[in-house]
Amino acid sequence: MSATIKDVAELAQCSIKTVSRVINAEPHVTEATRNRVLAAIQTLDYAPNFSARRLVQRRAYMICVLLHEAGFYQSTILSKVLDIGYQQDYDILIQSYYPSHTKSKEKLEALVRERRVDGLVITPPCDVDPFLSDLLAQSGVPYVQITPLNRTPEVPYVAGDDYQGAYLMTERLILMGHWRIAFLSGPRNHRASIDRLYGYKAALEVYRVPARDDLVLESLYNFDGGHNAARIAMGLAEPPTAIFGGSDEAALGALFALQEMGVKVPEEVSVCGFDDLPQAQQVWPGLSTVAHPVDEIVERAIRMLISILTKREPESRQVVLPSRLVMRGSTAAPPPDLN
Amino acid sequence: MSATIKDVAELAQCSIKTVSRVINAEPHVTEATRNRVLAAIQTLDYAPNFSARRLVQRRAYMICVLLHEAGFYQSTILSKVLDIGYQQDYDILIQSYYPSHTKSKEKLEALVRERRVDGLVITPPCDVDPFLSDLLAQSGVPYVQITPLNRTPEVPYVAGDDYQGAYLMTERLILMGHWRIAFLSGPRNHRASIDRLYGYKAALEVYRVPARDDLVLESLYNFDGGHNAARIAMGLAEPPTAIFGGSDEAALGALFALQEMGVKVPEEVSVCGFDDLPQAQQVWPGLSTVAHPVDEIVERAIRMLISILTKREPESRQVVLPSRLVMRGSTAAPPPDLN
DNA sequence: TTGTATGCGTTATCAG
DNA sequence: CTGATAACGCATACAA
Repeated sequence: MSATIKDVAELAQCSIKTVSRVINAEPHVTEATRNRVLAAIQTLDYAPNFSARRLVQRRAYMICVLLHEAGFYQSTILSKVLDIGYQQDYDILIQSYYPSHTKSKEKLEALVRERRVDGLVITPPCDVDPFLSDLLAQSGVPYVQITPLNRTPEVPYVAGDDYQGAYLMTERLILMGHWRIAFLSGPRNHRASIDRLYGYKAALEVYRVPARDDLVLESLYNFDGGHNAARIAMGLAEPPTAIFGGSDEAALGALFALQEMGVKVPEEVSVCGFDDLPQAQQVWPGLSTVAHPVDEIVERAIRMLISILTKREPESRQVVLPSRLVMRGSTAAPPPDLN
Repeated sequence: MSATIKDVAELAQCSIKTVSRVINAEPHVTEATRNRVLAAIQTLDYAPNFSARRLVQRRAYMICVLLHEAGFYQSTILSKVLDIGYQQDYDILIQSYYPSHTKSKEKLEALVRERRVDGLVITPPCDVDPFLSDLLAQSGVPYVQITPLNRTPEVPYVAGDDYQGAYLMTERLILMGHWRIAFLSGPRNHRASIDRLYGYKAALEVYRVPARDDLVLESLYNFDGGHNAARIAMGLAEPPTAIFGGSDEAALGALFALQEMGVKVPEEVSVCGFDDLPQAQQVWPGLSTVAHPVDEIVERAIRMLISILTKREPESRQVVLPSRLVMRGSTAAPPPDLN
């Protein structure tokens, strides 16, 4: 077996407490003894046993990131989580959570009740699940939400500015000359999709562009949803000159549908999305979209959680970060003959 | 604080060992006492402390999946990992690992040396990293590789059949009438890319299609690599009628380049890839590709590792699973005037 | 500056 | 079938 703190103490001719001091960089150790201990650690190839520390400190040193499903948007979150995973003593456990799935609930409950995790980062739309809410409330585990459906002062969260992003993109389209802009709206249990819809509507109003109900198409925020919605939109008596997908996945579906129908993008119809998924730039002719600072959102959420766990009050418990436009080839002025 | 096994024992009027027996479903407990214990557990809302178990059993109950970077291929692995994450007592720690990154090494070393993980699943191209090899050898942690560069009897692995997949796709193109097939080859430190190249060459040979060196383009297995390679290929005196990307990412880059150049796919040039990434079907006109059974590969790798960890010998330590073709809209017969 | 003793919450041993 | 008691490896009051 491998060496323990006791072995080191023996070899270094001191008590385990002194070794502990050296390991944890505590003060009150002479340079001489410190060096003896360090040498002993070297020769014994000692490394502290993390499980023991976990037990005695009553801390799992693990935080759990809850993901609803492994979609594209989740992937971008994931990659950022992984990049942060280096830091600190904390390990990040990425757990997918499907409310309808019994095993999923059991696992999560075990994680929390058996104190395998110290806290959670919750991504949408997990937060609307009653089972999860109950579990969180009963157990009292700290958690931080990313883009929660309901923003209350009690719940710490980090979010992107969906309203502003949608407003900016709609405004941009209007300034390009579009005034028949379809919006592919997402599910209503998703705060982001609500805000995005409002941002769209607000821009129309400010610029006095007539809002048409038939141009707001509710669909799932995925490829098929966008695909279907685009076909419906193009079948209207007065079809849109621009399609704004509430998510990139939906926008990609719309783009596919248009190409399928032989409609030229962006010459005949412009398309844009929201999220700036990696594939937005890999698809011809490049998808214009709204980007959230996902890196920063995830990082701040994790930092906030760790601050809370270590009783350091975080600087802020409610953070909303601005989005920005990323214009690519899928948007242009509408065909002149339409004006 | 929450209840411990001691509290339960007290309430159930028995020893902690008996409680332990009930929890772990060990034999030698009367129905009566078992029920008393169960009741006590209920009323105290008791759940065993996982850290304590970890310590005493000298096991982290955690396995680490090492990912080189958060690319698309990695994402597909990830989503499968997450789906499996429900099972068992084991948690899955997904850790990204960049050989050049010091922090990355430190983290991994800590994970292994501090016994925070019981074993590793290694994905390419992590396996070619000398630091990692040394760490694995010195520490003796069990591990399973996915599609390793070097297959030796000592190292347990699970892989897809890259050779066969590339052979099948090339064969299919030939049977469609193509005989100028470009192949976008990947890095040589990646076993998969070598096998894929050989599969391509083998099919050419079997069907007596002249192999042209200028049609094998070495590039990175990513979007830009494919993008550049496709432009080079199309600039040849005798350009190909089909471009076979050694990876979907490269193929997507090639597809983009062709569309950019105004080349019609698949009417003028066919394109196909390898991996069957989710976006292969979301890109117009749908990317024909070779699919590995990633779900099964990942699942079997994890199962294999757990078998090894629990000293149950796995059924097999070397597994190669067959690939299959997924034909979509990006491939068709070559233009007739070329024959 | 250093050391001793106790506890963290389990599982495991071995005797009853 | 049951139970005292000893690990497991570290941290931490508290004493020296």
